[in-house]
Amino acid sequence: MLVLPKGVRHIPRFLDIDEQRALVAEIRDVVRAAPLYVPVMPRSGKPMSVRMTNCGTLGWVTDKEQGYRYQDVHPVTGEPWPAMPGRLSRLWEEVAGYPHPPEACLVNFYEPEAKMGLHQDRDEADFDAPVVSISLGDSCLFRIGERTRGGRTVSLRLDSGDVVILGGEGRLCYHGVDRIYPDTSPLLKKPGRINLTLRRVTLPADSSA
DNA sequence: AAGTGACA
DNA sequence: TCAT
Repeated sequence: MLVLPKGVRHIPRFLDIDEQRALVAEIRDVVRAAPLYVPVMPRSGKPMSVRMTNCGTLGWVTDKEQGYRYQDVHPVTGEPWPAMPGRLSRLWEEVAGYPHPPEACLVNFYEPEAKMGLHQDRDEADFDAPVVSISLGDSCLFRIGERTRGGRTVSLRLDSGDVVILGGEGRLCYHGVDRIYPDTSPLLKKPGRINLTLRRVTLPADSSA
């Protein structure tokens, strides 16, 4: 029996095939305006194996000099990020349980060989808002742990249309992608997987609850 | 530091 | 798993 950490919710096939296709079309528009680029690790400058872009008012970026951060422009083009598609804002409203809109949607494209090491999403000012993750295309082996490194981890397969929510006690759980299962979905024209993560970055102006 | 390699 |  697979037990997820508290605060971590996996909703298999939350999006039906038509919704997935519509989302992919919107992401293609995003990528046309804000091209995928290869992010590199702070200090070492080592490249990550995924390619990234963002939409929304802010985007998560990393480079050798300044490291992990959010900024309002694409690091290569210098242009503002494309707007958050309404479909993603609505999805957030449905599942986030948080009364303010997402500010960033990080778009990660995994080629079949790509991986993502275990990490926390901790570059946001607001940890009360969840992180909402959407899988599109090829399936992957996702691994999630506790809020400290070296704790127990559990692995689960994520398929196209699945949604994972890291909220509450699960908000800062370590997580990563160990492998992509090639040719497991016909959704994308190219082999691979798209992951979208919706985040609230800044504290809302009226967060004095 | 979301990568990687040394080490047990 | 740890150091980085």
